[in-house]
Amino acid sequence: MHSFFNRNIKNMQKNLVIVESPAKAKTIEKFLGKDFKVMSSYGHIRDLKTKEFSIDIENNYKPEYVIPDDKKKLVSELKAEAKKAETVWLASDEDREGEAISWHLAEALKLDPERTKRIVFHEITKNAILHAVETPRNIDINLVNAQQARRVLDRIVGFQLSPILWKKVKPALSAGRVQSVAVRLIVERERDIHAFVAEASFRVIAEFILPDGLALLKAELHKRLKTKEEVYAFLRICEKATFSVDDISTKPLKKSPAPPFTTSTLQQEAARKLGYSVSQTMMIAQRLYESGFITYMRTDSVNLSDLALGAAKEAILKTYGERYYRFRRYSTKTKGAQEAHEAIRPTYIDNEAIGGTAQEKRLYELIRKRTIASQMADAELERTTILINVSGSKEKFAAVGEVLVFDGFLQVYREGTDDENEKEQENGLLPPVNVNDLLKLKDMVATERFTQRPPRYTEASLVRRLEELGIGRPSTYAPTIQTIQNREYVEKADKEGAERPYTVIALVNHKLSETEKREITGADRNKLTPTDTGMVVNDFLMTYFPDVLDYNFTANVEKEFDAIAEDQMEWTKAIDKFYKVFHPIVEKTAAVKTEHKVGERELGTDPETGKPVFVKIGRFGPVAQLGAAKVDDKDAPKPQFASLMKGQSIENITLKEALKLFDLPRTVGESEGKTVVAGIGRFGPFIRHDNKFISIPKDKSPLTITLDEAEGLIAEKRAKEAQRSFKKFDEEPDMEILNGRFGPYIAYKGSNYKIPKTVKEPKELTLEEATKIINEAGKKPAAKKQTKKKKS
DNA sequence: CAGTGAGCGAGCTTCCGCTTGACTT
Repeated sequence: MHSFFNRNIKNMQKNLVIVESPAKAKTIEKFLGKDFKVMSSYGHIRDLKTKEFSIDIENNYKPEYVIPDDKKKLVSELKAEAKKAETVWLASDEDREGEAISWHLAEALKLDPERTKRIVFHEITKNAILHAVETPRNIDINLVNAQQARRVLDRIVGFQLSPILWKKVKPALSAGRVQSVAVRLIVERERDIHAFVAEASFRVIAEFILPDGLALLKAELHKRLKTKEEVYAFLRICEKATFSVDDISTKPLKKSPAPPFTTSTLQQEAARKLGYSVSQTMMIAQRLYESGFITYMRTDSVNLSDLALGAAKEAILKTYGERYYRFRRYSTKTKGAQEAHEAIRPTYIDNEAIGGTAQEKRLYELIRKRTIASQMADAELERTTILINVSGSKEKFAAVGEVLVFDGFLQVYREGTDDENEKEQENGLLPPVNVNDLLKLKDMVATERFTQRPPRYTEASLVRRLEELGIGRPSTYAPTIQTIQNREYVEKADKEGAERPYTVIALVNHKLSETEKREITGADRNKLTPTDTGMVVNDFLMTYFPDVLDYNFTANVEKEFDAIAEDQMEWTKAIDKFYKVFHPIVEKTAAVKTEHKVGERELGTDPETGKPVFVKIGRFGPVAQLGAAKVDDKDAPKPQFASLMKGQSIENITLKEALKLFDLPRTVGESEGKTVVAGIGRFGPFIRHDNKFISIPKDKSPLTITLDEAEGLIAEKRAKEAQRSFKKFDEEPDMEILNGRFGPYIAYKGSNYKIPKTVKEPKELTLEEATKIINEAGKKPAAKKQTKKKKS
């Protein structure tokens, strides 16, 4: 059938196929047979220089591409193999980046166009690959140009905005098309939260006794009451009212399964259901992919291959029966989706359980269930609503019950929710009643409820928002979240809630009573919160570069990239159009001279010294400054500085709070004849005693810590130190067995040696055994010593 | 690891998207 592949069996490696990932290379090599050698490019092999701008503006934005050092060896290997091969098949992904990878390969390996073919396949099956090989094409230079435009635009934005921040705000900051919008989302959400005013209303719930005198029916007033007065007025009517069934209606409801996983939805569900962080999910998925258990994990496609659809159908029919199966094809609606891959699914859907770590098993199970459910029938429900009249009032109560008539896909999988209020209010079956039945009121309770402030973003919900806006790609969601935290624009923070009183008014046995209860509101754990730096940088960029920070900026430039890909626009023209507007603003902004630093705020005057007090972003973060810098007068006293404490913000710190910071470092007292000092250092609040530093825990402040508390911390630290040491050797004082962050290890003459897992009781290691471990470790390339800053 | 910062100046920092190792004291 494919005689083509059977030719030249004796000549080895007539063909070289280059794909992007080694796992993929391994799989397709099996399908192609001996005439084909399959190698991997490991992603891009060329890029702009990392430390230079690398775009020649004068020369029509010519990019200067280089092969990164860590790719040089690989590229020379590829080159050598390409030279030997009769035909080189470039088989990178079909999207913009994939096309560019093929083009860079062709250029860097200096491939002969006559002997080079570009192929793509949409699924890794023998047929698909053989079909691809039979229908090769050339490199699509328009698509490549669209990628070059994308690359050059990102470099221009990133490398021209960041230096302005170094100058105006703080060194080593960064800005970019994706990360700056991510920060903006978080900053604006935080401001929305602070501006939010909760509105109160009363929710009225009544419990009725049915005519049989036994069954209870719980119903809620169809609207909320605004004020206490309204509640009292209504409850007084109810006190004397009769209640009757007004109407009973049932209507069928359907629920459909969620589509198969993309990178973004996998990250969201793994966070909701398994509690994994975005990067954790990606690491686990990578291992599943490399082990051959799932398809590629960086994708924006919800599409399943015909093969997978067939396998899912078979699995559903076999396990659940025909009624549970429904063929579904999903289409991707995300802006800017490129669909180079399939959705994330098990490679073999029959594979119910896999080997591996517990985490891998759980993620695999999640992926498998989601995939199967996506091809299953709708769940069918029946919702019954009973309306109840109140004599003397036009208001009605409603009791709602939902009954699952057919579980369908819910048998396998139910999608998680981010809404913490929506706690699966299970309205079960309602008791049987008839219209006009009279109901007896058991009790009625009006509870004051408040509107909810907008939620802070989690990593996963931020990814979802970015994807909705078409900003970022599956391969960058996790790194972007890392970057904005590394720059200290945002942090995962816990917020303590505040106590809020609320009123409950009850009508029981014809008696009205009012009680005040308390609840905690606004508490948050592990949510993305902007730092002062993040807010100052965001405000600065919003002032001078609103176009780049616009939520539609990416979507707009994507339209241009599409036009380039369709040969309707030259990529350099598109870049020129942007640059002609953007660069002058860069120049102008860099030249703006301001009396005060960006984001600086004057709080007032220190009543003791009469000096002004400022807060701003200093070289090391948020800082308070006492006294203005006198540039002209060299003899003038220098201003004093004090870092803000965690939890304080330059946005809202008061003069009084700021002045207190200058009390640090402060002498707490004397212990064992040595002074105890409290302060704030590079790593947060600390106390120092006998030249040893001890961190102050969150619940205490260096401003108020007492000598007693400090002595407690010192004792605690000593106890911990003692625990850290498992064993010391009298014969060899240089050797010690310690318990460290990564488990027990041997410290010997400045080096550390890991104790193999085979040792069950590290505490009982003998000197001989320990020496043996050290000697064996010495044979391998020696573990690097931690580079420590030398004190001079 | 730790009380940092306006004296001066050189040299450094930075983007987004493809992909995995080599590291783990």
